[in-house]
Amino acid sequence: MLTGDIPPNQTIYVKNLNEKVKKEELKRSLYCLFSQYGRILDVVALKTAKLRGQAWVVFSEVTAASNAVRQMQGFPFYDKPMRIQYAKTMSDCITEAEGVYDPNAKKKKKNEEKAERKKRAEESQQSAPANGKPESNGGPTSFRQGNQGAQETAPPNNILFIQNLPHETTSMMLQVLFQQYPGFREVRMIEAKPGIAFVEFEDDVQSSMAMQALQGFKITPQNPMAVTYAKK
DNA sequence: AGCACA
Repeated sequence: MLTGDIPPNQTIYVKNLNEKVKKEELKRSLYCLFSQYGRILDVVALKTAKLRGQAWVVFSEVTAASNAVRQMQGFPFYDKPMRIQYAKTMSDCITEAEGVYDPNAKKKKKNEEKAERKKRAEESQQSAPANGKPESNGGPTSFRQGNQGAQETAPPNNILFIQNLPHETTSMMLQVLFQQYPGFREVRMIEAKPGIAFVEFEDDVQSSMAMQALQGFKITPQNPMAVTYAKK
């Protein structure tokens, strides 16, 4: 259908990316943007003549990839609308993890490659979000895991909806947290409804980055905040 | 437009 008749895959293929963005920044931003849909195992981007402007994002679940394909379709990213499909083939990091049941062709060079890759993975801890362990905190993230199986994911919005706040949270406290991210506009709370808040950014990209950064942030140890896009 | 794993 819209995906170009490619069957679902836990890896998505993203094209029409802005080619001026440096590779490591691109990978980090893609990681931030897409990790709202589930756990990301790897992000692959090459800047060769054939492959610039494209990237692969590998999810741990096909359902996460499906949500991402639908919800982020056409998302304006570095001033260009993303075009997203399922990847045509499985990512190496998946086939390796599942144990390759294709013992013929690639087997011979597979082993040497694997050794090299492993070596490089260890010495290049610096930047890439490759091992499910991106650049940032390593803190909260993942209570949305429970939400993952369900098909429903709100489409991107410049306004974020925050839940599970301790009742003593003030808008000033939230402002301090959220204003460190570019594009911050304002926090809105409703006196009659404790525990929730709305935080507005200038656009969807900026709200998405803040969402990823503060997802699960704990104002108190009992209250990891749940950040989603507000309903339109 | 372009489907890889440097």
